[in-house]
Amino acid sequence: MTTLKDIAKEAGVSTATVSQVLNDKENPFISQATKEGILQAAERLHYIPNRVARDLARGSTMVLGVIIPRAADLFFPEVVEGIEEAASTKGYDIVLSYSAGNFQKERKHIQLLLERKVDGLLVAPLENNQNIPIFRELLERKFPFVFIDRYLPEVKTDFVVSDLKDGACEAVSYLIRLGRTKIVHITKDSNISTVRDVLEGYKMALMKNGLKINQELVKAVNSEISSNSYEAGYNGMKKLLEKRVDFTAVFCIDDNLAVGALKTLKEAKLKVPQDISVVGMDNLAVSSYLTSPLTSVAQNKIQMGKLASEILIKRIENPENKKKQIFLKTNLILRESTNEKEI
Amino acid sequence: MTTLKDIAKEAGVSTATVSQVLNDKENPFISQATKEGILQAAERLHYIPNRVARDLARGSTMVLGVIIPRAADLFFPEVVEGIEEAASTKGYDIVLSYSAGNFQKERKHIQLLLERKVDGLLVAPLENNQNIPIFRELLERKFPFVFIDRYLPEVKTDFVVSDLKDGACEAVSYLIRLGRTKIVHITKDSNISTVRDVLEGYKMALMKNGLKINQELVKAVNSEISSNSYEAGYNGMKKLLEKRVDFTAVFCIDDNLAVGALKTLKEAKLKVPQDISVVGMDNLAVSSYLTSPLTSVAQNKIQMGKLASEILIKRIENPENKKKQIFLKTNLILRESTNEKEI
DNA sequence: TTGAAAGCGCTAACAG
DNA sequence: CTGTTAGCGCTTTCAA
Repeated sequence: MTTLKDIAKEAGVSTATVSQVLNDKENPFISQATKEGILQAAERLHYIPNRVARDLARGSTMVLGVIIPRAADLFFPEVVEGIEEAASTKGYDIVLSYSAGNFQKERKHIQLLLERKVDGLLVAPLENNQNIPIFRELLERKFPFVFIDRYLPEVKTDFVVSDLKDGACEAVSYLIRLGRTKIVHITKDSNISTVRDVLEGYKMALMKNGLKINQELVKAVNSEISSNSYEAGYNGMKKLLEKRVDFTAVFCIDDNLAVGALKTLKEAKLKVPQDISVVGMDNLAVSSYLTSPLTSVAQNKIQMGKLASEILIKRIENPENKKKQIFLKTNLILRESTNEKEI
Repeated sequence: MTTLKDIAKEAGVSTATVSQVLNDKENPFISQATKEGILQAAERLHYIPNRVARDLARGSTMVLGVIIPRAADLFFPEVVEGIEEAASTKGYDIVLSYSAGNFQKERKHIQLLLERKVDGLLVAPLENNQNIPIFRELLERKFPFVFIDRYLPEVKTDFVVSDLKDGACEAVSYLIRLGRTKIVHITKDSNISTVRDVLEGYKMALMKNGLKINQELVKAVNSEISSNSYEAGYNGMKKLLEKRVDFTAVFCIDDNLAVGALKTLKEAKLKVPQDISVVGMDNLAVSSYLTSPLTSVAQNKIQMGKLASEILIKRIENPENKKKQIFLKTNLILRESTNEKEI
């Protein structure tokens, strides 16, 4: 293993000079000759800088930790893309961890990332409240962290989420304008902010339009991380049909549930959108390639990641900034699953 | 920030003793009393160990670096799950990076992970050859790394991949048994091992069954990472129809392409499976929830990750082991997109 | 049973 | 313009 010392010896200078040159410092006016000598020596000896040593000496890692609930997913990774993009332009690397729907893992990863001395944390917290004390402790210690996609009202930190209340309200209002007033809402049995906000938006749209809220129309399916969303949507819809619930539209909290629901409807020989209109949320890429391309509430995932990253970095650089809580506008994408012309 | 020294002072012992206790060493018979004193002091002072310092002192990080082509994907993350599972049981953490279809990023991430002093690397290499010298250098320096999902024949290292040749051959043979002899193969314009192996399997099945290989039936679509696979499959199939290519079955190199192809077929009013049988590879969760549930060649992704992880760790512990090159059996899952009864 | 001390590789004053 | 030096926080041998 070549170290700075080796290069210093090889180039006949001190390690300090080598360090300066290799880090491309501005001020020190080191002669072009020694500079080149050092660079060449480094090249010749196949030098690989040791970040572990550098980080220890500097007392900072220039790394952001990111914790999201799952890997095999089409939503969060896109947010992470945005995070990475913004982070790297500011010179930060990111380290990714998965809480896998398990609050012990969430805690473990927070702990690990702190031990690794990341400069800040981006977290999509689990629906499980159990780590609230942990987050509060971070807050007290003024350790910078930002929530993404969902927030915990009990933890007053920065966050960047979609304005799902508004998005849901828009989607449901659109269904009502199509004349579909008996709207099922397929959601998850969870109390995370996204679920609450969407439900609120759904109710708000009904109320605004003078419609009653019928609890029978709200179907909450299993939201465990390990569960298959498609299957959950499929089974949820099946139960509604078995109960002979009367409805003309379905509003799902995510596109995956909607895919499952569509399958049940098809098996029941119900036509989409002629008999039933269907709307999802997330606007996943696959949604437009379904047999009934899915109308969906699009979220700007890349933007969410970018903003969150930027806010975190600002907080790292200036811990006393005012907390920022951002709700990003969504965008209703119309496709055949609600196409009014085909009714 | 509390350090070992603070705890030592608080507990009235030396840092060496604190280190021993906190690392739960076996041998040193430290008195129960001092042990507890130390543990309590650590607790009281909210001690968080500094891994950066520990790693530097130890000269090893117990971290495996993982590089996969993309995040927003349903294949690789599952492999990563397997990797993580096996790694964590051996006490290793993993750090995940994405090459994003860009060989410069691939190189940059290899470099970064080396600087971070990971103990080994798991890589799904890009189709781009440009980093072969880098991998060869790793090989020369005896730095442990294992390829996953795909391999570079030019780089003689360990790898764990699916036996796609065999899997493809089985799938195509099955189509032939169904009486579908004019089989289109939708694949990618890439020379990565997976693409080559599947094509070979396709050809092998045709030859075994005395059928001619018709280049007109092999359609290679854009494989750029940034491209939308669904769209690529959709457009690829469209071109085949426009050219009036005569076929009765479609064998796609992945399920995403198959979803796009299914959409084109539907728009052309071709019935699946009555007119055209369709087979994909990967067996993604969504495949069974499509309007025409997709027959697919399943790969054991979790197992792939686990095995790769285990092999890497063995190599780290024993660099001189013989290289292992593993081809995992695949599994043909039959669904309606080829259901013979409906023909 | 425990402590002193050297050192992991690099950085950053400060001195010259 | 360049070198000396004192750490960063932790581990680990060796001695007591």
